[in-house]
Amino acid sequence: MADAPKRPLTLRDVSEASGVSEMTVSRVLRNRGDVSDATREKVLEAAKALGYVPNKIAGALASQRVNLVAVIIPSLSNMVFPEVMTAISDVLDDTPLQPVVGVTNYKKEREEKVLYEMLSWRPSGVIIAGLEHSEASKAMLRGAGIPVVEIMDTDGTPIDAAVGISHRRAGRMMAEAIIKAGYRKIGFLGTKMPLDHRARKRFEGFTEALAKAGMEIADQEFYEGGSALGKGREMTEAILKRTPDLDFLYFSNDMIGAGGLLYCLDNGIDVPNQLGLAGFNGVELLKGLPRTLATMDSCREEIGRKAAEIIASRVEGGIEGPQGQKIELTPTIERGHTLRRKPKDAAYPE
Amino acid sequence: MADAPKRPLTLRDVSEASGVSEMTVSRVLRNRGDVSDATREKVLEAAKALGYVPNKIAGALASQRVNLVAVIIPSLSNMVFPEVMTAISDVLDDTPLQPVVGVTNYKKEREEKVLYEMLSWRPSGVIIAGLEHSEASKAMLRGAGIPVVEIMDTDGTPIDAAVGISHRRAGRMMAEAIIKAGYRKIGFLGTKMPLDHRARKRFEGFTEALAKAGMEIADQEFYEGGSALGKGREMTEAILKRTPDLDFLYFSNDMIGAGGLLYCLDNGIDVPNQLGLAGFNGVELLKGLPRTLATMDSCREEIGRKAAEIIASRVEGGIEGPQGQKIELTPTIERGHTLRRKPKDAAYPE
DNA sequence: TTGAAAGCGCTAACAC
DNA sequence: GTGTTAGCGCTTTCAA
Repeated sequence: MADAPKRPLTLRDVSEASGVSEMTVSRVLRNRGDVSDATREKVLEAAKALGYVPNKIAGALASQRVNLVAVIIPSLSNMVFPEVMTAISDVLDDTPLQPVVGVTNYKKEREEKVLYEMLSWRPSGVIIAGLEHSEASKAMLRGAGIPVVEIMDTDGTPIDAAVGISHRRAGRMMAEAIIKAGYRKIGFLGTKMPLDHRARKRFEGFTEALAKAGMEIADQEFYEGGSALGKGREMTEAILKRTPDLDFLYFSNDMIGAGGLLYCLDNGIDVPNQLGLAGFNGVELLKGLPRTLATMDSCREEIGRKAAEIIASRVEGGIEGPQGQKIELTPTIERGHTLRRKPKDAAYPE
Repeated sequence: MADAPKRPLTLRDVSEASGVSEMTVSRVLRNRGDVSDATREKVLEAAKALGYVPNKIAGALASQRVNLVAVIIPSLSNMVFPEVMTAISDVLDDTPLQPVVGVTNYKKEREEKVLYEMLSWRPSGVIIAGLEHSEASKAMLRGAGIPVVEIMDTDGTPIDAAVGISHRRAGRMMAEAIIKAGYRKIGFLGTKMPLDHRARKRFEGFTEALAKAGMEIADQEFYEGGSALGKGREMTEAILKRTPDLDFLYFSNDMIGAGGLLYCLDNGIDVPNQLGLAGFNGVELLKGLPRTLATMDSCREEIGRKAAEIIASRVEGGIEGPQGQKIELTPTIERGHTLRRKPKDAAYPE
């Protein structure tokens, strides 16, 4: 085993070690063009013996091709995004493309910076969460001349393609299900973060559907930071202390919803008869709770998969693929144990 | 706003638009060397108007510097790793360095491939989880001529630097605490994954400490895949059905431990008197549970921070920094509600 | 099947 | 303070 070299190895080193021209070495290493088995053998051997690792920087510059896909998401701490990432990786694994993640922390300026950094590596495509971006970001995306897929949300106008769900519609659907189940005094608990546009849209859709039924939100509670499960508990306690006769709580995500559920169970609140509960996202965690929280699947796996497929096909088929598609997926309500027709209204069971 | 150009913009375009030489444009854009305010102004204006994004590929090739740090971790679904990532990002944010993540799915071959891919971008440093790698991977790391920090684990010999905890010791510490609290019939529940070396080492340390006290594990249960919380429930049920007189369950991670705790609460098992419980990692989720599970902080935040600092200082101070340091952090036991002196043995309260 | 020449877009180093 | 020249390590293209 050789010592750490001062200077990284180059094609030329392999060329000299194998007695084959740089060009042919390059061909062997990329499996391009016809090379005789004999020379191929020689080259591979030399490369391995030396421990040569090709320099993609140089390769990318020369070939004007970078097999990277920039994936820009708000956070890694919210399990939703790692899940989307996983789906993207799975699809790209069958292509020469490789995902590279950038995290914005839900901040527009940060998104702008991350985007600039990533684009300066000239990736083959961009997958970016959300439809809301600064003007500068939009300009960069448009000017990059590569396929761009905005994911998670479809309420708005995409720069290029989009795959997601309508969060406004999701909020509406949940409101309708809650009303139909007979609940009448509904509280909303959510994040304070004004930059989480999708949470905001769900809230808007939710209140809109209530309004259509002549109702409005009876009380609400917002939080920021901290353990979501713990916050869910605290908020639930607070809102119930303040407005004890609420008969339903709609949480803007499953983690705080799970906290609320645990609080209710601890305190002998009869769920779902005295109080119904629902969250959002369909996170796997819910499956282990004493009772399953009603929720709505946000189609994360499919979103990731579809987005990656769009990028892959557009990279294959030239930048001009079927452009500007907007794919809206349909989330489904999972009623779990916590969103059931209230007995008094139950002329017939569901 | 200009349309998407066929050809990405280059320095030359900015140079022509501003009437300043390419070299000077480059200097302005990198804040290097003295440039008069007047020309700087002109250049910046032209660059912005055109929407120019520098080509880092070319820049990196020319300058032989790539400000990327490869971070190689087993998974994104286990919240532990996103947490480490966050700490790394925070530190690197104050430097010109940028983290790039690669995920191995706990597979050595995959690690080898990911490593090869990342090294071919010639990053300035590598942060990689664990001390166990294939020979080929080790050779690549040694040959790369850049600082390498192996994280999470210190039981073994690092290639270069290492920051982590001793999982063997962590297992031992937990066993000692459990024994000292008076528990005698201990079950172990963990992952089947033979490639999770750190879980394995904790197990080894645990049994070793039991042996020293003349005890051994009374029963054990392993799982793979699925919702950790749900699996924790199932496994707990299974092991207690099989061996009802266990008085303690040691879980190899907090998620299955939380599942076990919820199972016990649901089934009226008196925790911690009839049955004690402990997990590992100190995940934030535990704070929202009805009772807090005993656990052990795995120092993830500090590990990420220290690792990033080592890379940053070594990149600054030339490749030869203080080499080969091995930093072992000390995890602390959090007893929560589920690891308490058993009443019958409690001559004195703790 | 192989090789030689000419860049890819930028920056180091040196002139002016 | 600004410009010129010569590559960085590879791949494209074309010739042999």
